[in-house]
Amino acid sequence: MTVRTRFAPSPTGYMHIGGMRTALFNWLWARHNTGQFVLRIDDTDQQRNVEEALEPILDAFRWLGLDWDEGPETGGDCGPYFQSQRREHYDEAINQLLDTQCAYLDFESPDETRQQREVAEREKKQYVSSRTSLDLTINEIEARKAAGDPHVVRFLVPRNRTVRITDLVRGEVEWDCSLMVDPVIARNDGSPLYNFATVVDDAAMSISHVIRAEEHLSNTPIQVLIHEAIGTPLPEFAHIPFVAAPASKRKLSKREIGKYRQQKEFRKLFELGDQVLTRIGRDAGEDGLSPVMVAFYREVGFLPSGLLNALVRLGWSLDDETEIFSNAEMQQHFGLQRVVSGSAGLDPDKLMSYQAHWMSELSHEERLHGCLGFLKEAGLIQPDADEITRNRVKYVIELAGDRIRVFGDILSLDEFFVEDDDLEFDDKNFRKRVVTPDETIGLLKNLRDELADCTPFHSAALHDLVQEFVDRQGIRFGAIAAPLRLCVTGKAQGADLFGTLELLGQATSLKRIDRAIGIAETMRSG
RNA sequence: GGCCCCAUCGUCUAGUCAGGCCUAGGACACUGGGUUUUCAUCCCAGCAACGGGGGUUCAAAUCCCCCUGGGGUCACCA
Repeated sequence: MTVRTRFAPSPTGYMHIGGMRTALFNWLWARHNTGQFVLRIDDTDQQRNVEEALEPILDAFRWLGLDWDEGPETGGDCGPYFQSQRREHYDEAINQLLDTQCAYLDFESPDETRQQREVAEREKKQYVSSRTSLDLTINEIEARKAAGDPHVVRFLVPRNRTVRITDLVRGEVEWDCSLMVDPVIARNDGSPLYNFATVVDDAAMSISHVIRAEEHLSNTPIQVLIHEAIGTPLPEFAHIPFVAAPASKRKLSKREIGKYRQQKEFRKLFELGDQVLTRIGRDAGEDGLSPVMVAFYREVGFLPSGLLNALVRLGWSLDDETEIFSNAEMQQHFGLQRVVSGSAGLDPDKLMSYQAHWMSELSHEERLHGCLGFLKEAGLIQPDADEITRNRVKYVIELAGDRIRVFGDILSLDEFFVEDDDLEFDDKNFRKRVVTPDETIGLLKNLRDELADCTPFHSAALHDLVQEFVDRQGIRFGAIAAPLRLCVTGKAQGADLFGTLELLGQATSLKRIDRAIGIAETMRSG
């Protein structure tokens, strides 16, 4: 049997990271079995602009390299792949269900239904559908239809039985049908509802494995019943754990980002995002990009391989030690048998470590390419960067080494790209290391003059020079290294100090030291 | 509340199906040490878990029952 999996997003305007993990598992299972992965758009409820709301979702798939064999843009034999365009399939199935008395027209108003529900709740009784419309004669039904009475189509749940499935990750799960409400499968205008459309389409598209998040488990008995009523073969089900918020068991939700921002485990990711996004003029925060969305990671400069590695390990493992998976390795090894059943919290720390690993695997050229994009976006270099600029960036990247975990990190090395007079100083550290100590400005002045005589202005020579200076003055190395760093970069931390000086060049270094001394003196006298 | 799912270090997990190889393994984080006379890496070491109670058994993290806890879901949304 050909393995065919699907992911069926509704066009919401963004791609949720948890949904992406579900999509990944589907894609992996299809690829592992040399089957097909189908993308189907669940837009039965759409009032919004589908095309516009779909684009970010497709972008996420393209960025991560999850290609779909059938779906929007690529087409396929089971199309169309938009549910809004598959009405005839649903109509046909509804008529079949009506003909076989597996479904019925319900003329009860939503208000009546709601009231019954409330009454049952108050009396602590299980609510089940009243089925009053079942008592209508054929003539009465025709008359009400002719009169234009609003009605829906409900699936008639067979109450005297149970539904049992063998879930590929959860094992045997069973439901008592007498407790189930007859689900609405079509609205008054004939448009289908999710639970129903999904079944029709999964069958029509020969989906062999329905791999979806655990929150759909409770939809499953209805879908099984509908499959049986229509007479289509049952797919295998695999309900994977949902992606939880860091250090929690709760479903990761876009609505909670305000809370997440305050959370210890999550904060670092938000801060990384803020740092990068504000510099490239993107909106971060509640309405903008956030770590629940795939786009966030792309915009901040994560690697697809880093994100993918983190996602694949969220609820799945190969063995007791393998952590790093390339795309090819995932495809080779992924299996539904080793999906865990407990919820899996996103771990920002671990994500960063996967990311750092895959960043370190990149060639110089690839790293340069990624960083260049961010520098341009931030306006730190010209869009048409010349060879000299590119070379400079290359050196900066080399100097920065492992400090660049995501491409956006290059923006924190802005000291190499700003004009000398535009360099901003980290106020707190500048005061602490340069302004406050009484002897520092004097030391800097002396060192500055020695630096002015240093030729060639190379890292090793500079190191020797400072070392001799430190010995002669009888001070700690850090007593001059830290202030010097502050003067030329504005920061307390950064790449190798002497490499930094060399790259900045003699003229710039001296100019910045002079400027810093001037500012420090003003601060002391003020 | 009904129904359903879940339960091992702070986190992601291995071990559970086929009970003994588990004084519970790995990774991330954290802590300490070494390397880097600056920063980041890197190396080594350490910390740290079977939710509770009953069974079954020579033997239980592993099988059974109960409890507790956590979560999901209960739409003319998807």
